[in-house]
Amino acid sequence: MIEAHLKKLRKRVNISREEEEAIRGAMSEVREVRADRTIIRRGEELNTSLMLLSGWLARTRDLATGQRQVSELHVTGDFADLHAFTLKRLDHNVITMSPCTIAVFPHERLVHLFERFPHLARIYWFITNVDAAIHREWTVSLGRRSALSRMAHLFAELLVRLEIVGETDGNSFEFPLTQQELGECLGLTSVHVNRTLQELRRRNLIELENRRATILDLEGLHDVAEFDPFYLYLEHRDR
Amino acid sequence: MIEAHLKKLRKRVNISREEEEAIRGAMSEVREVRADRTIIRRGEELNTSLMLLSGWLARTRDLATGQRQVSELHVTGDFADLHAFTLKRLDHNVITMSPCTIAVFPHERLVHLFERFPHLARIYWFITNVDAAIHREWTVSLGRRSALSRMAHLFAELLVRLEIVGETDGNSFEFPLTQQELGECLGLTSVHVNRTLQELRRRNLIELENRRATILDLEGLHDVAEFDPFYLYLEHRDR
DNA sequence: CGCGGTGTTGAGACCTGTCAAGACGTGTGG
DNA sequence: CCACACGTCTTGACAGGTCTCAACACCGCG
Repeated sequence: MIEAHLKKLRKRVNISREEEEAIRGAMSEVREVRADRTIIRRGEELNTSLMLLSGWLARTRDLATGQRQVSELHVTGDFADLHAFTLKRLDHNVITMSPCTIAVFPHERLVHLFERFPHLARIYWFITNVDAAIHREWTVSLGRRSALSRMAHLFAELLVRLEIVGETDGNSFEFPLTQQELGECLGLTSVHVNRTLQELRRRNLIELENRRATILDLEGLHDVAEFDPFYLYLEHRDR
Repeated sequence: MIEAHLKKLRKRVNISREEEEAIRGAMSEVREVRADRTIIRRGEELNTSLMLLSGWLARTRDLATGQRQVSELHVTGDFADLHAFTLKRLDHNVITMSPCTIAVFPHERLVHLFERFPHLARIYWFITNVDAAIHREWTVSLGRRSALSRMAHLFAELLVRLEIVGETDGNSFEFPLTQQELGECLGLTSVHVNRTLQELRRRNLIELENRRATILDLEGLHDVAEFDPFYLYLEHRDR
Protein backbone atom coordinates (compact mmCIF):
# COMPACT_ATOMS: atom_id res chain seq x y z
CA MET A 1 0.00 0.00 0.00
CA ILE A 2 3.00 2.21 0.58
CA GLU A 3 4.03 1.59 -3.04
CA ALA A 4 2.59 4.91 -4.24
CA HIS A 5 4.74 6.77 -1.73
CA LEU A 6 7.86 4.88 -2.80
CA LYS A 7 7.06 5.67 -6.43
CA LYS A 8 6.89 9.32 -5.52
CA LEU A 9 10.26 9.18 -3.76
CA ARG A 10 11.95 7.12 -6.46
CA LYS A 11 10.78 9.56 -9.10
CA ARG A 12 13.22 12.01 -7.47
CA VAL A 13 15.95 9.96 -5.87
CA ASN A 14 17.28 6.44 -5.37
CA ILE A 15 16.00 4.48 -2.40
CA SER A 16 17.80 1.28 -1.47
CA ARG A 17 16.04 -1.94 -0.47
CA GLU A 18 17.33 -1.45 3.04
CA GLU A 19 15.94 2.07 3.23
CA GLU A 20 12.63 0.88 1.83
CA GLU A 21 12.37 -1.74 4.52
CA ALA A 22 13.24 0.79 7.18
CA ILE A 23 10.50 3.12 5.97
CA ARG A 24 8.00 0.27 6.08
CA GLY A 25 9.18 -0.56 9.56
CA ALA A 26 8.51 2.96 10.78
CA MET A 27 4.80 2.59 10.12
CA SER A 28 2.80 1.65 13.20
CA GLU A 29 -0.75 1.14 11.99
CA VAL A 30 -3.20 1.74 9.17
CA ARG A 31 -6.55 3.48 9.61
CA GLU A 32 -9.62 3.85 7.44
CA VAL A 33 -11.37 7.22 7.67
CA ARG A 34 -14.66 8.32 6.15
CA ALA A 35 -15.05 11.41 4.00
CA ASP A 36 -15.46 14.86 5.58
CA ARG A 37 -13.70 14.07 8.85
CA THR A 38 -11.23 16.34 10.55
CA ILE A 39 -8.26 14.13 11.27
CA ILE A 40 -5.93 16.85 12.57
CA ARG A 41 -7.08 19.98 14.31
CA ARG A 42 -5.08 23.20 14.19
CA GLY A 43 -3.01 23.57 17.34
CA GLU A 44 -3.27 20.08 18.78
CA GLU A 45 -0.07 18.39 19.91
CA LEU A 46 1.11 15.70 17.50
CA ASN A 47 3.58 12.88 17.91
CA THR A 48 2.81 11.06 14.69
CA SER A 49 2.75 11.92 11.01
CA LEU A 50 0.24 10.51 8.55
CA MET A 51 0.86 9.05 5.13
CA LEU A 52 -2.06 8.92 2.74
CA LEU A 53 -2.24 5.43 1.21
CA SER A 54 -5.37 6.23 -0.77
CA GLY A 55 -7.92 9.02 -0.97
CA TRP A 56 -7.81 12.81 -0.80
CA LEU A 57 -6.93 15.13 2.09
CA ALA A 58 -6.89 18.91 2.38
CA ARG A 59 -5.05 21.35 4.61
CA THR A 60 -7.65 23.92 5.60
CA ARG A 61 -8.02 27.11 7.61
CA ASP A 62 -11.32 28.47 8.89
CA LEU A 63 -11.98 32.18 9.17
CA ALA A 64 -14.29 34.04 11.54
CA THR A 65 -16.74 34.66 8.70
CA GLY A 66 -17.22 30.94 8.31
CA GLN A 67 -15.22 30.97 5.12
CA ARG A 68 -12.56 28.38 4.59
CA GLN A 69 -9.34 28.29 2.59
CA VAL A 70 -7.53 25.17 1.45
CA SER A 71 -3.77 25.65 1.31
CA GLU A 72 -2.89 22.29 -0.21
CA LEU A 73 -4.50 19.13 -1.47
CA HIS A 74 -2.97 15.74 -0.76
CA VAL A 75 -3.34 12.62 -2.85
CA THR A 76 -2.29 8.99 -2.61
CA GLY A 77 1.35 8.61 -1.59
CA ASP A 78 1.67 12.00 0.10
CA PHE A 79 2.88 12.48 3.64
CA ALA A 80 0.08 14.78 4.73
CA ASP A 81 1.73 16.29 7.77
CA LEU A 82 5.37 15.37 7.69
CA HIS A 83 6.04 18.96 8.71
CA ALA A 84 4.47 18.06 12.07
CA PHE A 85 7.67 16.10 12.69
CA THR A 86 9.46 19.38 13.37
CA LEU A 87 6.51 21.72 14.07
CA LYS A 88 4.71 19.48 16.61
CA ARG A 89 1.53 21.53 16.23
CA LEU A 90 0.02 22.51 12.91
CA ASP A 91 -1.32 25.91 11.93
CA HIS A 92 -4.08 24.31 9.87
CA ASN A 93 -6.58 21.47 9.99
CA VAL A 94 -6.27 18.34 7.91
CA ILE A 95 -9.58 16.95 6.66
CA THR A 96 -10.59 14.05 4.44
CA MET A 97 -12.14 14.98 1.11
CA SER A 98 -12.98 11.34 0.34
CA PRO A 99 -12.79 8.03 2.17
CA CYS A 100 -9.11 7.57 3.04
CA THR A 101 -6.65 4.91 4.04
CA ILE A 102 -3.98 6.40 6.26
CA ALA A 103 -0.74 4.99 7.66
CA VAL A 104 0.55 6.30 10.98
CA PHE A 105 4.25 7.05 11.55
CA PRO A 106 5.19 7.77 15.19
CA HIS A 107 7.75 10.53 15.43
CA GLU A 108 9.98 8.51 17.73
CA ARG A 109 10.30 5.92 14.97
CA LEU A 110 11.04 8.65 12.45
CA VAL A 111 13.78 9.97 14.73
CA HIS A 112 15.30 6.52 14.77
CA LEU A 113 14.84 6.15 11.01
CA PHE A 114 16.59 9.43 10.28
CA GLU A 115 19.44 8.65 12.67
CA ARG A 116 20.05 5.36 10.96
CA PHE A 117 19.63 6.83 7.46
CA PRO A 118 20.62 10.51 7.36
CA HIS A 119 20.06 10.24 3.62
CA LEU A 120 16.35 9.70 4.26
CA ALA A 121 16.23 12.69 6.59
CA ARG A 122 17.54 14.82 3.74
CA ILE A 123 14.98 13.35 1.34
CA TYR A 124 12.06 14.02 3.66
CA TRP A 125 13.30 17.51 4.31
CA PHE A 126 13.36 17.88 0.53
CA ILE A 127 9.77 16.59 0.36
CA THR A 128 8.50 19.19 2.84
CA ASN A 129 10.32 21.82 0.80
CA VAL A 130 8.48 20.68 -2.31
CA ASP A 131 5.25 21.14 -0.37
CA ALA A 132 6.37 24.70 0.30
CA ALA A 133 7.04 25.16 -3.42
CA ILE A 134 3.47 24.04 -4.10
CA HIS A 135 2.29 26.64 -1.60
CA ARG A 136 4.25 29.28 -3.48
CA GLU A 137 2.69 28.28 -6.76
CA TRP A 138 -0.76 28.57 -5.21
CA THR A 139 0.25 32.01 -3.93
CA VAL A 140 1.11 33.01 -7.48
CA SER A 141 -2.23 31.64 -8.67
CA LEU A 142 -4.25 33.42 -6.03
CA GLY A 143 -2.33 36.64 -6.39
CA ARG A 144 -2.04 36.99 -10.12
CA ARG A 145 -4.00 34.46 -12.16
CA SER A 146 -7.64 34.84 -13.18
CA ALA A 147 -10.22 32.38 -11.91
CA LEU A 148 -10.06 30.51 -15.21
CA SER A 149 -6.28 30.29 -15.28
CA ARG A 150 -6.14 29.37 -11.61
CA MET A 151 -8.54 26.50 -12.04
CA ALA A 152 -6.74 25.27 -15.14
CA HIS A 153 -3.49 25.41 -13.18
CA LEU A 154 -4.87 23.30 -10.36
CA PHE A 155 -6.06 20.57 -12.71
CA ALA A 156 -2.74 20.61 -14.53
CA GLU A 157 -0.90 20.22 -11.24
CA LEU A 158 -3.13 17.41 -10.05
CA LEU A 159 -2.72 15.49 -13.29
CA VAL A 160 1.06 15.51 -12.87
CA ARG A 161 0.99 14.58 -9.20
CA LEU A 162 -1.50 11.78 -9.75
CA GLU A 163 0.41 10.42 -12.73
CA ILE A 164 3.51 9.93 -10.59
CA VAL A 165 1.66 7.64 -8.23
CA GLY A 166 -0.29 5.81 -10.93
CA GLU A 167 -3.68 7.28 -10.12
CA THR A 168 -4.50 8.47 -13.62
CA ASP A 169 -6.14 6.75 -16.55
CA GLY A 170 -4.69 8.57 -19.52
CA ASN A 171 -5.59 12.22 -18.99
CA SER A 172 -8.38 11.37 -16.62
CA PHE A 173 -8.55 10.95 -12.84
CA GLU A 174 -11.01 10.70 -10.00
CA PHE A 175 -11.76 14.07 -8.48
CA PRO A 176 -13.92 13.79 -5.35
CA LEU A 177 -14.23 17.49 -4.44
CA THR A 178 -17.51 19.34 -4.67
CA GLN A 179 -17.59 22.67 -6.46
CA GLN A 180 -17.82 24.33 -3.07
CA GLU A 181 -14.59 22.62 -1.97
CA LEU A 182 -12.91 23.41 -5.26
CA GLY A 183 -13.76 27.04 -4.58
CA GLU A 184 -12.11 26.77 -1.17
CA CYS A 185 -8.88 25.81 -2.93
CA LEU A 186 -9.11 28.57 -5.50
CA GLY A 187 -10.38 31.42 -3.36
CA LEU A 188 -13.69 31.49 -5.27
CA THR A 189 -17.35 31.12 -4.41
CA SER A 190 -19.10 27.95 -5.54
CA VAL A 191 -21.22 30.03 -7.91
CA HIS A 192 -18.18 31.34 -9.69
CA VAL A 193 -16.55 27.92 -9.68
CA ASN A 194 -19.58 26.64 -11.52
CA ARG A 195 -19.33 29.34 -14.17
CA THR A 196 -15.59 28.96 -14.53
CA LEU A 197 -15.94 25.21 -14.98
CA GLN A 198 -18.49 25.82 -17.71
CA GLU A 199 -16.02 28.08 -19.45
CA LEU A 200 -13.30 25.38 -19.29
CA ARG A 201 -15.79 22.91 -20.71
CA ARG A 202 -16.91 25.36 -23.38
CA ARG A 203 -13.28 25.69 -24.47
CA ASN A 204 -12.98 21.92 -24.59
CA LEU A 205 -10.19 21.88 -22.07
CA ILE A 206 -11.70 19.84 -19.24
CA GLU A 207 -14.63 17.58 -18.58
CA LEU A 208 -15.80 17.09 -15.01
CA GLU A 209 -18.54 14.55 -14.45
CA ASN A 210 -19.44 11.99 -11.79
CA ARG A 211 -16.48 12.96 -9.65
CA ARG A 212 -14.07 12.31 -12.49
CA ALA A 213 -11.95 14.91 -14.27
CA THR A 214 -10.78 14.44 -17.84
CA ILE A 215 -8.28 16.73 -19.49
CA LEU A 216 -9.42 17.03 -23.09
CA ASP A 217 -6.68 19.35 -24.32
CA LEU A 218 -3.57 19.26 -22.17
CA GLU A 219 -1.63 21.76 -24.23
CA GLY A 220 -4.54 24.17 -24.24
CA LEU A 221 -4.91 23.74 -20.50
CA HIS A 222 -1.24 24.48 -19.92
CA ASP A 223 -1.50 27.58 -22.08
CA VAL A 224 -4.45 28.97 -20.15
CA ALA A 225 -2.76 28.14 -16.85
CA GLU A 226 0.73 29.24 -17.81
CA PHE A 227 1.71 25.92 -16.26
CA ASP A 228 5.31 24.87 -15.80
CA PRO A 229 5.85 21.79 -13.61
CA PHE A 230 9.31 22.92 -12.55
CA TYR A 231 8.08 23.74 -9.04
CA LEU A 232 7.18 20.08 -8.49
CA TYR A 233 10.88 19.11 -8.68
CA LEU A 234 10.32 16.00 -10.75
CA GLU A 235 13.79 15.49 -12.11
CA HIS A 236 15.73 12.55 -10.76
CA ARG A 237 18.92 13.17 -8.79
CA ASP A 238 21.47 10.69 -7.54
CA ARG A 239 21.72 11.48 -3.87
CA MET B 1 26.30 40.41 12.46
CA ILE B 2 24.82 36.96 12.74
CA GLU B 3 23.31 37.97 16.12
CA ALA B 4 19.88 38.63 14.65
CA HIS B 5 19.77 35.14 13.24
CA LEU B 6 20.79 33.63 16.58
CA LYS B 7 18.11 35.67 18.32
CA LYS B 8 15.57 34.25 15.92
CA LEU B 9 16.72 30.70 16.62
CA ARG B 10 16.95 31.16 20.37
CA LYS B 11 13.44 32.55 20.43
CA ARG B 12 12.34 29.01 19.53
CA VAL B 13 14.99 26.67 20.88
CA ASN B 14 18.20 26.46 22.89
CA ILE B 15 21.46 26.80 21.00
CA SER B 16 24.67 25.91 22.80
CA ARG B 17 27.85 27.93 22.58
CA GLU B 18 29.42 25.11 20.67
CA GLU B 19 26.58 25.07 18.14
CA GLU B 20 26.75 28.82 17.82
CA GLU B 21 30.43 28.66 17.02
CA ALA B 22 29.81 25.90 14.49
CA ILE B 23 27.17 28.00 12.75
CA ARG B 24 29.55 30.93 12.58
CA GLY B 25 32.19 28.62 11.19
CA ALA B 26 29.93 27.50 8.37
CA MET B 27 29.83 31.00 6.93
CA SER B 28 32.29 31.55 4.10
CA GLU B 29 31.98 35.23 3.21
CA VAL B 30 29.88 38.35 3.55
CA ARG B 31 28.63 40.36 0.59
CA GLU B 32 27.07 43.77 0.23
CA VAL B 33 24.38 44.05 -2.44
CA ARG B 34 22.58 47.14 -3.72
CA ALA B 35 18.81 47.45 -3.84
CA ASP B 36 16.82 45.96 -6.73
CA ARG B 37 19.33 43.27 -7.67
CA THR B 38 18.42 39.73 -8.53
CA ILE B 39 20.69 37.64 -6.36
CA ILE B 40 19.20 34.25 -7.23
CA ARG B 41 17.56 33.41 -10.50
CA ARG B 42 14.83 30.79 -10.77
CA GLY B 43 16.29 27.52 -11.98
CA GLU B 44 19.98 28.19 -11.53
CA GLU B 45 22.08 25.56 -9.78
CA LEU B 46 22.99 26.53 -6.23
CA ASN B 47 25.60 25.20 -3.85
CA THR B 48 25.31 27.88 -1.21
CA SER B 49 22.54 29.33 0.92
CA LEU B 50 22.32 32.98 1.90
CA MET B 51 21.62 34.50 5.27
CA LEU B 52 20.37 38.04 5.39
CA LEU B 53 22.42 39.99 7.93
CA SER B 54 20.61 43.21 7.20
CA GLY B 55 18.12 44.55 4.66
CA TRP B 56 15.08 43.19 2.88
CA LEU B 57 14.77 40.40 0.31
CA ALA B 58 11.79 39.03 -1.61
CA ARG B 59 11.05 35.71 -3.26
CA THR B 60 9.42 36.58 -6.56
CA ARG B 61 7.88 34.97 -9.59
CA ASP B 62 7.42 36.68 -12.95
CA LEU B 63 4.48 35.93 -15.21
CA ALA B 64 4.23 36.16 -18.96
CA THR B 65 2.10 39.31 -18.67
CA GLY B 66 4.97 41.07 -16.95
CA GLN B 67 3.19 40.84 -13.62
CA ARG B 68 5.09 39.70 -10.60
CA GLN B 69 4.09 37.98 -7.38
CA VAL B 70 6.09 37.98 -4.17
CA SER B 71 5.65 34.76 -2.20
CA GLU B 72 7.61 35.81 0.88
CA LEU B 73 9.52 38.73 2.29
CA HIS B 74 12.75 38.22 4.20
CA VAL B 75 14.17 40.46 6.87
CA THR B 76 17.34 40.64 8.93
CA GLY B 77 18.26 37.28 10.42
CA ASP B 78 16.40 35.15 7.87
CA PHE B 79 17.99 32.39 5.87
CA ALA B 80 16.63 33.48 2.49
CA ASP B 81 17.10 30.26 0.62
CA LEU B 82 17.88 27.57 3.12
CA HIS B 83 15.47 25.40 1.14
CA ALA B 84 18.04 25.45 -1.65
CA PHE B 85 20.08 23.16 0.58
CA THR B 86 17.76 20.30 -0.39
CA LEU B 87 16.17 21.68 -3.59
CA LYS B 88 19.41 22.74 -5.31
CA ARG B 89 17.44 24.90 -7.76
CA LEU B 90 14.75 27.35 -6.74
CA ASP B 91 11.36 27.80 -8.35
CA HIS B 92 11.52 31.56 -7.71
CA ASN B 93 13.90 34.48 -7.89
CA VAL B 94 15.37 36.18 -4.84
CA ILE B 95 15.79 39.93 -5.17
CA THR B 96 16.93 42.71 -2.89
CA MET B 97 14.29 45.22 -1.84
CA SER B 98 16.87 47.41 -0.13
CA PRO B 99 20.65 47.49 0.22
CA CYS B 100 21.55 44.19 1.86
CA THR B 101 24.35 42.53 3.76
CA ILE B 102 24.39 38.83 3.02
CA ALA B 103 26.36 35.95 4.48
CA VAL B 104 27.16 32.96 2.28
CA PHE B 105 26.91 29.39 3.61
CA PRO B 106 28.35 26.74 1.26
CA HIS B 107 26.21 23.61 1.26
CA GLU B 108 29.21 21.38 1.82
CA ARG B 109 29.83 23.17 5.10
CA LEU B 110 26.17 22.83 6.03
CA VAL B 111 26.39 19.10 5.34
CA HIS B 112 29.31 18.94 7.73
CA LEU B 113 27.53 21.13 10.29
CA PHE B 114 24.43 18.94 10.25
CA GLU B 115 26.44 15.75 10.53
CA ARG B 116 28.22 17.09 13.55
CA PHE B 117 25.04 18.56 15.09
CA PRO B 118 21.95 16.61 14.04
CA HIS B 119 20.08 18.87 16.44
CA LEU B 120 20.84 21.83 14.19
CA ALA B 121 19.64 19.90 11.15
CA ARG B 122 16.31 19.45 12.89
CA ILE B 123 16.16 23.13 13.79
CA TYR B 124 16.86 24.27 10.27
CA TRP B 125 14.32 21.82 8.91
CA PHE B 126 11.92 23.40 11.39
CA ILE B 127 12.85 26.86 10.11
CA THR B 128 12.04 25.97 6.49
CA ASN B 129 8.74 24.54 7.72
CA VAL B 130 7.93 27.84 9.38
CA ASP B 131 8.60 29.49 6.03
CA ALA B 132 6.01 27.13 4.57
CA ALA B 133 3.56 28.13 7.32
CA ILE B 134 4.07 31.75 6.32
CA HIS B 135 3.29 30.76 2.73
CA ARG B 136 0.07 29.14 3.93
CA GLU B 137 -0.94 32.26 5.80
CA TRP B 138 -0.37 34.31 2.66
CA THR B 139 -2.51 31.81 0.76
CA VAL B 140 -5.31 32.38 3.26
CA SER B 141 -4.87 36.13 2.86
CA LEU B 142 -4.92 36.04 -0.91
CA GLY B 143 -7.78 33.58 -1.08
CA ARG B 144 -10.13 34.93 1.53
CA ARG B 145 -9.17 38.28 2.99
CA SER B 146 -10.11 41.67 1.52
CA ALA B 147 -7.39 44.02 0.32
CA LEU B 148 -7.66 45.97 3.56
CA SER B 149 -7.47 42.94 5.81
CA ARG B 150 -4.67 41.44 3.76
CA MET B 151 -2.54 44.55 4.03
CA ALA B 152 -3.22 44.85 7.76
CA HIS B 153 -2.20 41.23 8.14
CA LEU B 154 1.10 41.75 6.37
CA PHE B 155 2.05 44.67 8.59
CA ALA B 156 1.05 42.74 11.70
CA GLU B 157 3.23 39.83 10.59
CA LEU B 158 6.19 42.04 9.81
CA LEU B 159 6.00 43.79 13.17
CA VAL B 160 6.27 40.45 14.96
CA ARG B 161 9.07 39.14 12.78
CA LEU B 162 11.05 42.35 13.08
CA GLU B 163 10.56 42.55 16.84
CA ILE B 164 12.20 39.15 17.27
CA VAL B 165 15.38 40.34 15.65
CA GLY B 166 15.36 43.75 17.29
CA GLU B 167 14.57 45.77 14.17
CA THR B 168 11.61 47.65 15.59
CA ASP B 169 11.38 50.88 17.50
CA GLY B 170 8.23 50.47 19.55
CA ASN B 171 5.50 49.82 17.02
CA SER B 172 7.46 51.32 14.20
CA PHE B 173 9.91 49.87 11.69
CA GLU B 174 11.68 50.68 8.48
CA PHE B 175 9.70 49.55 5.46
CA PRO B 176 11.64 50.01 2.23
CA LEU B 177 9.09 48.67 -0.28
CA THR B 178 7.38 50.91 -2.79
CA GLN B 179 3.61 50.73 -3.11
CA GLN B 180 4.12 48.84 -6.36
CA GLU B 181 6.20 46.22 -4.54
CA LEU B 182 3.74 46.06 -1.68
CA GLY B 183 1.08 45.30 -4.28
CA GLU B 184 3.23 42.47 -5.61
CA CYS B 185 3.09 40.89 -2.16
CA LEU B 186 -0.65 41.37 -1.76
CA GLY B 187 -1.83 40.55 -5.28
CA LEU B 188 -2.97 44.13 -5.82
CA THR B 189 -2.22 46.92 -8.26
CA SER B 190 -0.26 49.88 -7.00
CA VAL B 191 -3.33 52.07 -7.47
CA HIS B 192 -5.37 49.92 -5.16
CA VAL B 193 -2.51 49.67 -2.69
CA ASN B 194 -2.53 53.42 -2.50
CA ARG B 195 -6.26 53.55 -1.78
CA THR B 196 -6.07 50.74 0.74
CA LEU B 197 -3.21 52.44 2.56
CA GLN B 198 -5.29 55.59 2.75
CA GLU B 199 -8.10 53.63 4.31
CA LEU B 200 -5.73 52.16 6.93
CA ARG B 201 -4.50 55.67 7.67
CA ARG B 202 -8.05 57.01 7.78
CA ARG B 203 -8.87 54.39 10.39
CA ASN B 204 -5.81 55.40 12.38
CA LEU B 205 -4.31 51.94 12.19
CA ILE B 206 -1.07 52.57 10.31
CA GLU B 207 1.13 55.41 9.27
CA LEU B 208 3.51 54.92 6.34
CA GLU B 209 5.93 57.74 5.59
CA ASN B 210 9.49 58.10 4.45
CA ARG B 211 9.94 54.36 4.16
CA ARG B 212 8.91 53.85 7.76
CA ALA B 213 5.80 52.08 8.98
CA THR B 214 4.20 52.88 12.32
CA ILE B 215 1.42 50.84 13.81
CA LEU B 216 -0.86 53.32 15.54
CA ASP B 217 -3.43 50.87 16.86
CA LEU B 218 -2.11 47.34 17.14
CA GLU B 219 -5.30 45.85 18.49
CA GLY B 220 -7.36 47.50 15.80
CA LEU B 221 -4.92 46.26 13.18
CA HIS B 222 -5.16 42.70 14.48
CA ASP B 223 -8.93 42.89 14.42
CA VAL B 224 -9.06 44.04 10.81
CA ALA B 225 -6.50 41.41 9.84
CA GLU B 226 -7.90 38.61 11.94
CA PHE B 227 -4.27 38.15 12.93
CA ASP B 228 -3.09 35.26 15.09
CA PRO B 229 0.71 34.81 15.28
CA PHE B 230 0.40 31.10 15.96
CA TYR B 231 1.65 30.26 12.45
CA LEU B 232 4.98 31.92 13.23
CA TYR B 233 5.74 29.26 15.86
CA LEU B 234 7.17 31.64 18.40
CA GLU B 235 6.90 29.55 21.50
CA HIS B 236 10.10 28.25 22.96
CA ARG B 237 10.73 24.53 23.08
CA ASP B 238 13.52 22.59 24.79
CA ARG B 239 14.93 20.44 22.07
C1' DC C 1 17.03 72.30 -14.04
C1' DG C 2 15.07 68.44 -15.89
C1' DC C 3 14.12 63.65 -15.52
C1' DG C 4 12.50 59.23 -13.84
C1' DG C 5 10.50 56.91 -10.28
C1' DT C 6 6.91 57.18 -6.94
C1' DG C 7 2.58 58.59 -5.04
C1' DT C 8 -2.25 60.37 -5.83
C1' DT C 9 -6.69 60.99 -7.90
C1' DG C 10 -10.76 60.31 -11.06
C1' DA C 11 -13.84 57.83 -14.27
C1' DG C 12 -15.32 53.88 -16.05
C1' DA C 13 -14.95 48.81 -17.03
C1' DC C 14 -14.79 44.22 -15.61
C1' DC C 15 -14.36 40.32 -12.73
C1' DT C 16 -16.17 38.05 -9.02
C1' DG C 17 -19.41 38.06 -5.10
C1' DT C 18 -24.15 38.07 -3.16
C1' DC C 19 -28.67 36.67 -2.92
C1' DA C 20 -32.28 33.94 -4.35
C1' DA C 21 -34.67 30.36 -6.67
C1' DG C 22 -35.16 26.17 -9.00
C1' DA C 23 -33.37 21.54 -10.96
C1' DC C 24 -31.35 17.34 -10.14
C1' DG C 25 -29.89 13.19 -7.75
C1' DT C 26 -29.46 10.20 -4.00
C1' DG C 27 -30.49 8.19 0.34
C1' DT C 28 -33.95 7.38 3.94
C1' DG C 29 -38.19 6.40 6.17
C1' DG C 30 -42.92 5.33 5.78
C1' DC D 1 -42.49 1.79 -4.07
C1' DC D 2 -43.28 6.49 -3.11
C1' DA D 3 -42.52 10.86 -0.64
C1' DC D 4 -39.50 13.66 1.13
C1' DA D 5 -35.25 15.85 2.63
C1' DC D 6 -30.87 17.25 1.79
C1' DG D 7 -26.79 18.28 -0.57
C1' DT D 8 -25.13 19.72 -4.94
C1' DC D 9 -25.38 21.98 -9.30
C1' DT D 10 -27.21 25.66 -12.17
C1' DT D 11 -29.01 30.07 -13.47
C1' DG D 12 -30.35 35.07 -13.22
C1' DA D 13 -30.11 39.81 -11.60
C1' DC D 14 -27.65 42.89 -9.31
C1' DA D 15 -23.90 44.79 -6.22
C1' DG D 16 -19.37 45.67 -5.06
C1' DG D 17 -14.40 45.31 -5.06
C1' DT D 18 -10.55 45.79 -7.72
C1' DC D 19 -8.46 46.91 -12.17
C1' DT D 20 -7.38 49.86 -16.15
C1' DC D 21 -6.18 53.94 -18.13
C1' DA D 22 -4.88 58.48 -17.81
C1' DA D 23 -3.32 62.61 -15.86
C1' DC D 24 -0.90 65.15 -12.58
C1' DA D 25 1.90 66.18 -8.23
C1' DC D 26 5.93 65.37 -5.79
C1' DC D 27 10.67 64.48 -4.92
C1' DG D 28 15.44 63.06 -5.05
C1' DC D 29 19.20 63.00 -7.93
C1' DG D 30 22.32 63.61 -11.77
